[in-house]
Amino acid sequence: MDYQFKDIEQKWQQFWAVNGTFKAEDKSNKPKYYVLDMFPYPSGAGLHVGHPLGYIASDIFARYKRLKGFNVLHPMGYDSFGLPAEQYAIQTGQHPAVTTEDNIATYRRQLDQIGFSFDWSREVRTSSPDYYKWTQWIFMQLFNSWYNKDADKAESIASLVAHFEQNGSAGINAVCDEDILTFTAGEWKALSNQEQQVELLKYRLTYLRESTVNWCPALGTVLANDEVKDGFSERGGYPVEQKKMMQWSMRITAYAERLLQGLDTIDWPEPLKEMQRNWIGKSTGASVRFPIDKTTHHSPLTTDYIEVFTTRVDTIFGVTFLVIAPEHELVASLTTPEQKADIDAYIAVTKKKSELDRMADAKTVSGAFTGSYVLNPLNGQQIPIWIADYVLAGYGTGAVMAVPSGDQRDYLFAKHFNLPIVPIIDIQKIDTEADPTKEGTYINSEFMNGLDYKAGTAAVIAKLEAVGAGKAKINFRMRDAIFGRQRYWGEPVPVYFKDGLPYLIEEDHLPLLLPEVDKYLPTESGEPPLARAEGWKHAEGDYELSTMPGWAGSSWYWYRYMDAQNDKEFASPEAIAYWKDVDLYIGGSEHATGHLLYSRFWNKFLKDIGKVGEEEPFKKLINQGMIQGRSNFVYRLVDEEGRGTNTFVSHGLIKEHKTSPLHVDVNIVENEVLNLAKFKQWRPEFADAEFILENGKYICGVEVEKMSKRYYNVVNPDDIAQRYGADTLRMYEMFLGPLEQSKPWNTNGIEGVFKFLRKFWRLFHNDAWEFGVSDAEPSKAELKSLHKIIRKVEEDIERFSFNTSVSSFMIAVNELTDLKSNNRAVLQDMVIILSSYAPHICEELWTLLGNPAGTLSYAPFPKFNAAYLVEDEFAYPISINGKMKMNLNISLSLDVKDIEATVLANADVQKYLDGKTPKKVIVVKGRIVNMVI
RNA sequence: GCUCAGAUGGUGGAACUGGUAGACACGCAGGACUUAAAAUCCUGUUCCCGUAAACGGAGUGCGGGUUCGAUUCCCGCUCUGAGUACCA
Repeated sequence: MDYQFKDIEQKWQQFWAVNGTFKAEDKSNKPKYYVLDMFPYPSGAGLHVGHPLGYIASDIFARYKRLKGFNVLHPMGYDSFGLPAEQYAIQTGQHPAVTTEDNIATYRRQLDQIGFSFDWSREVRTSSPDYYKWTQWIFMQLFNSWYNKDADKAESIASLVAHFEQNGSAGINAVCDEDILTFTAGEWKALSNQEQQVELLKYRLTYLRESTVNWCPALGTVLANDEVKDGFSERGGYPVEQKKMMQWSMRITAYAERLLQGLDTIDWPEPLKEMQRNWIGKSTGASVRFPIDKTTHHSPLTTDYIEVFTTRVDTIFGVTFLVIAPEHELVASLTTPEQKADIDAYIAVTKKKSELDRMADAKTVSGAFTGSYVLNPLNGQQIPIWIADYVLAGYGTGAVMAVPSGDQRDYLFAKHFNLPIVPIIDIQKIDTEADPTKEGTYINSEFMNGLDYKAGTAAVIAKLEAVGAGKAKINFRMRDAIFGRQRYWGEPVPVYFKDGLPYLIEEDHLPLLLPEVDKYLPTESGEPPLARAEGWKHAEGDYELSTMPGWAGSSWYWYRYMDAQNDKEFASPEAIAYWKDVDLYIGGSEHATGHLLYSRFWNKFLKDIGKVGEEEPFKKLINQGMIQGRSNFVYRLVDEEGRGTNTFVSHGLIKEHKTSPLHVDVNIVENEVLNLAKFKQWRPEFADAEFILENGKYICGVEVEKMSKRYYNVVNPDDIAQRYGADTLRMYEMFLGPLEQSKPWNTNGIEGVFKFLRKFWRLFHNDAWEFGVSDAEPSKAELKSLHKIIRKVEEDIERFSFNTSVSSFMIAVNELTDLKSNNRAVLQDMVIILSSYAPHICEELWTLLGNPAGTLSYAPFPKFNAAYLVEDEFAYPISINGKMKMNLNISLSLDVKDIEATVLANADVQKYLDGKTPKKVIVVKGRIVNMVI
């Protein structure tokens, strides 16, 4: 029979499902291997053609590892809490759970038809109560923990309380809020429970903090940053303002250093690690306190000094002014009456500037003088205080010491406002710009004069510490993560409030179920949707009204797959001890600073409290490239008055006509040739369309854009699976190019892959499409083809070069076709090797070959034997001055000298040499011969 | 601006530690089969010179360099894509 992919694929997909072929065992003598995909958010649009790219790659890898004798865990699930379902609920009243359920069904159908080897018995959904029960449980563990810097790990809050009871706050080195109290054991015990709880909250790893949010009064809701465009809501275009709210936060900054160090231990793409490093943003320096000059400043102040952070504390004697952010809390009290007008005007201008303006304005210098001064803590020199918008309130202390001789921004500022520029290093060249050199020795720097960078820095820090004006400090750019959303469709926070303080609910009350509400909107008073739920109350007080953010459920899901049905624990210690960590994780790089950072954070925390064994969750990670859309265009002829006509001009002829381009559905275009009949049917107004053709065809224009419905360039994997089958889709997506490279989706070459599979099928069949193979001894040539592909596929899969193995398969099948091979032994091995790429056709052929009923998924991968590839001759390329001239067959047993003699003795070579004797002959055995003349 | 990735035929791409540039596939052109079309098969296909073959020349974004030999290594530049936003 001809290759009937539809029947074959349906048959085997059913077989795998019915027989639980890919169910992973939790105990096995085989080595374990965990292949994970980033699970999808089940959106209403369904799976698009970019999703399967990574899934196919990981599936090939998982299937390959099974053949190689590994016990493979390859699960799939859904990140099913999220905004789109909630948005849809607001519009239609449809419960998000219902929408989500529908979408999941679509995703499942789409995934199934591609023939993935997922172990569906372990499916997880983050929105399912038996899953989010454990997300809530982890939240509770975080609430009950603090970070001990001395032990460099999270510890139980009970241990902190015990310490307070014994020793008071002395000897505690914690990552915590800034405003902690200092107390003795006696004082601690004297505090009321309420006061103790207030204090403990400053230490907990999840805690309440006042944070700024984008508040949209018209919509009555909080918006994410990307929902706000230029100060207006993307939806509706209502004004958005900054509002302070008490929000749950996660003390991820406690793990900053470990998150940074851990990057060196994992096999991830370097650009991705770099993104995380930049996000964490460690800088080593010092904090310095500049006392405010009271002789020039007389209005009352809340503080005596301004604290700055600097990475170049060694330049402290070059400080000629201080700059604080316009939003800095001291601005108002530092401003003298004479300067008030200037300062107010500057602040007003800054406020008006959008972030875009501030970016575009990066080169213009602006600022204003407050009229006040600080003193250099080391020599008492008077230093003016300025404000400028290049200093950010949100980073460091919102204040910088300006050293115009060493920092270009400070230099420009000083030039602009005529402030002094003091060189502090002997070799500094500061005539036209700042010189940030660390070479040379210090000048104009009192006790540091003559010292070099290293000694100078140490001396300054020692001096600052001695006078109590500063200390060495490490600063991180990363902020604590906000962990609350004023939304409905998320995990409820397992907390109730009593006397304004948060308390955890009892563990045996988990899961705290998401309640029903009448509407998915905030209340009239602006409270989150959960405030609408009736009886949403704990016996002791009101429940928290916000829900957890989208990243909560995805920050630990890989553990749930290890033991997905467990109702006693998030996963059993045995399952975790066996599966340990993810060996291979495939997904997009857009999760670099979100999901991948939070997951590492939670993993480290779970390790600290002894629940998991590994410091890092994802040993190896591969980024699949983004699939872009590839739009096609038709060109509508425009008449004299500029109106569109019903005539369309082929792309090659548009220079000769006046036309306007129009997106056309890529699904009615093949190899840039428009299907005219389908175009006329596409939309009613084109039913009578006329065409100006070139060579009898209508050629469309092409452009790469985002894949989106409005560009008509969305390609649905279903259509391709219908037309060519899943095996072709799988192989074609791999054939498209390197996995990690971003590329536009393009079906132009898919026929070639389909033809290849038919050709493979035909190897097993005669001209009448009857199955038949020979039991003869394989020939040398057949074995050579076979073992070449065995080696190639092993090498390619191990380095994730799937596109090149598809090519190699084509070469092997072409060779075997030329050899007219139908040898059972050879073809049987071919079936196994190809099966991870094209599983359906291979299962079918495996059965036809007469193997015992069942699957080939666990057959042993053929062993490579180098002996079949040994050659005794090699066609040496003979080049002269590096230019290849000819090939010459020479025995590989000859050594270098004999090869040289053979080459020089050859008549054709002599012809090229034209009577000359080469000055030099380079012979690389088995590679090349090069002669220099 | 900074960081990272990339640039190879008409197209997607291959060439793994410096060693025959363009594998494999698409497209295109010509041919076979067919009444015809589809399907299938065969041949050709980097560019230039040359009627054709032999032969010759150029050629991996641009300009240099190292080397017997560079798509690969080094220096400088151009362009494209992604991320980031004055980080003190």
